[in-house]
Amino acid sequence: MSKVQAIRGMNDLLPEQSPLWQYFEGHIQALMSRYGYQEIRTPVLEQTSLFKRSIGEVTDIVEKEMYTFDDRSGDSLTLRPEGTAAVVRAAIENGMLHNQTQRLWYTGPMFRYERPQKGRYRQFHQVGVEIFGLDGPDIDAEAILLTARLWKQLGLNEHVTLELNSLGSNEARSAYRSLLVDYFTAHEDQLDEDSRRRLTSNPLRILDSKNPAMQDLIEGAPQLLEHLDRESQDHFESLKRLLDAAGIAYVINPRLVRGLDYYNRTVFEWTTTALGSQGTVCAGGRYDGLVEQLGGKPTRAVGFAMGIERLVLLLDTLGLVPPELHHNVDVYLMAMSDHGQSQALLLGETLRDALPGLRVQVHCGGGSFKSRMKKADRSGASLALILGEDELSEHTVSVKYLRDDTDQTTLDQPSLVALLTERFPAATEH
RNA sequence: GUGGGUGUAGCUCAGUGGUAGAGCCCCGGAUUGUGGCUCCGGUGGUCGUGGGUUCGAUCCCCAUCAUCCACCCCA
Repeated sequence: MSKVQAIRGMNDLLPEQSPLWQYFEGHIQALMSRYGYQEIRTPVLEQTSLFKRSIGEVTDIVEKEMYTFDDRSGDSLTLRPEGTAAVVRAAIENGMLHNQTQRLWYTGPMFRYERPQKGRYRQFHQVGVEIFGLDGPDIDAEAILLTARLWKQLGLNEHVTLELNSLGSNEARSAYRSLLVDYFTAHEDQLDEDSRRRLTSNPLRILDSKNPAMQDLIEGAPQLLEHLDRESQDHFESLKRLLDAAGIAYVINPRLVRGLDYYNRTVFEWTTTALGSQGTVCAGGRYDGLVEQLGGKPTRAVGFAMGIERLVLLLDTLGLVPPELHHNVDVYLMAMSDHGQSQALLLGETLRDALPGLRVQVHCGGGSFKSRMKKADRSGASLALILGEDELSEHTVSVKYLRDDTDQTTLDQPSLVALLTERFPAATEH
């Protein structure tokens, strides 16, 4: 006997949580629109080769975390493990990068075959931004300002820290990489097992090791920021000045490297200490070489992605969820007996016609009067509208105030609409 | 892939080698047409699954699955 159950690491979003997601997504849509960014939607499935070429053959994501399978014609497809590759593909394919700039955003599910833990799931959701055709630090700053505004709107600004670094040009990064490999190879006996593996896969990652035994060795390693090319240095300095001017606080983290191969120059992360070990809530940077690498004309690009699960969890943990999100009903409308049910349904429709924004729940399913009242209370509604025998014969409705001491009144329909209009002014518009 | 914790009612959790408990939720009543507070009653469990030890296992042992946390990696 096997129970039906969801796939490991893939979660249902339950009604209790969905208002919070809608709240977050609503902020995102409005924010993107205010910065003039346009939404792009791409399929969840792509050719496997797209991710191999962009993320990097030897990264963990490509080597062991992708959901890859052959379709019925034998093509290798992969559920997207991140958003950037697909957006770049779509932008090239649809001719969006010919002498134009693009400021794009997307949201949707991503898939990685990892062990689930707090803030990390096999299907997770990201909101991302990808900007094409702009080379200067000003656009890097804008991307960061946009995220900073979001934190402020959500009340998170006191709880997240901006970490900043520069990886340099692709050439400088690669030169530094060999320097680092030389250094750590010379001290290979002091490397732990993970880092010995990283030596070939992602040597920059060794700098980020959490192993205390290796901290001295890491301290002595060549510094990335001292090996930047001149142009990247200037770019980085300008970015810092722009952030200073905008009053955005940041911490330079020379050990900050991104896991994906395509990053260069500016990289940044917003982190929190409130979520346990999965503290990165938003991360991104420049990927000036990726478009060309995927067959487009050389096009500078910068972008970032944030994890919705982590941000929603953070809002929840910090008690930043507006309490009104939990109320989804304004008025609860009930007949007192099955006899009046038809009238109750009709009155519900009348009210929705008159007040498009009013959230009306009509009692269904019978039950004693006591239980109907109880459901009215539990619905969170502030008013109960009651249709009993007297009301039905007199064509009136009784209004009972569930959350304050106002006396119950009995009204005709026009007066009821007037009362509701006054009490729920926002409800006159959808 | 590695390590540790946890699986008992819809939810949060007690519990004992001898046939299963509380609180919340839900339903009904005290209160013929009035919720919240209180009181009373009721519904609801193959104790994750499979095997082993035992006269007897929800409890002990093994395996397995799920879940949580951490490592790795990442949003």
